[in-house]
Amino acid sequence: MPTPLPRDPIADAQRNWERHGWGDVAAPMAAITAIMRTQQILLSRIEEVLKPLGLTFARYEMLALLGFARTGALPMSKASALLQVHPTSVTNAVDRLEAAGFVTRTPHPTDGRTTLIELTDSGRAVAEKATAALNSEVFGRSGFTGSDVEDLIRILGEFRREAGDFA
Amino acid sequence: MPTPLPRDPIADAQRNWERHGWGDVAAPMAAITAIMRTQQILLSRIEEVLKPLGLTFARYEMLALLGFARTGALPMSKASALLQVHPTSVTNAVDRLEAAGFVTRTPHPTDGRTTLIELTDSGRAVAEKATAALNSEVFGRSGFTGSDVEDLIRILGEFRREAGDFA
DNA sequence: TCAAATTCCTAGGAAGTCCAACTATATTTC
DNA sequence: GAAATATAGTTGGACTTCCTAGGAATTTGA
Repeated sequence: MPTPLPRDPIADAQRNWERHGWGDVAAPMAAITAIMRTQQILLSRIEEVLKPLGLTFARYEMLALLGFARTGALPMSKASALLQVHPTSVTNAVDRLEAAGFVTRTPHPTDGRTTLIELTDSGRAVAEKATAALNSEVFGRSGFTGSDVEDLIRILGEFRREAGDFA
Repeated sequence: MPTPLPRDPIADAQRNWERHGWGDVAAPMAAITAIMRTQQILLSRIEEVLKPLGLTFARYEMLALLGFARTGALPMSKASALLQVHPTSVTNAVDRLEAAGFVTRTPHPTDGRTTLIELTDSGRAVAEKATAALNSEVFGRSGFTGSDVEDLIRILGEFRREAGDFA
């Protein structure tokens, strides 16, 4: 954990933007930069909690998604769509989860193009452990107040809808 | 741009969390996941704008920081602290900017440990072009309303302070 | 004054992102 | 029914992140 800076670097950047005549967009710039930095902090906390379980956030999300699937299995293309990552990111995550014994790949019974990812017993167990750890260490002490969380859900939900994430 | 999903996957995940008895942390989980996804969308937009200039966001931030420095130069350790990235990330970015002719590395006049990064004329020119493009294509059409931006700055500023980013 | 501790930066590596291109399979169109 | 088009997933690669470890230089403390 590095030493706190004496001043907020993003507030400083916002002032620099204003000073250079870009006042109109200084506040959105600061908001966007703050989102970048907040994501970085949260990801770091999440990875720290998952590391002892041999997981990363990308791998954990895959396991969690499979855990909620009724059959414990999904086509890789479906996982890509729901996790909103590129198919090659799914290939990467599944390669490592398969190597760790947490998932298996099986061919689709009727569609030769499609590979199903299926949770194994040890995958299900580690996903449950990871969820418990994240619930208590990260989500349960998020650093946001109740009304902050509501605001974030509202603001970022509308943003994601406008960005075409969902109908 | 993939096809919009029929429903918000993060709202679905929140309902799954509630259904599994983790209702207390479902909303913070959704807010955090929304931050992750929003960052991904914004980063993708930024990279798309910067790509024609031969820049990435990491490289651009370095150039912008140098642009605001009074002398157009900074020690690498200072850049690491202000950009809030690991020193090895600064090494990586500076390697590429140096190869592109946008910065130069010079030894510190009095401290043998320290390397100064200095903006070149072409680095300054590309940074100005990039800032103009980001201002009009990303920050000027951020996808957030004015009051959203204020809320984000407030909420994420407090979060970053509590996380120890600044005093 | 010198040893210990700290700072600065790099190298090698792991991880995950997406891009471009490819192969295999399925669907659509004529 | 065959060609064209679309879908699914992979491969190789570029990029950026941080981790660990190490070397060089500076600062600190006894």
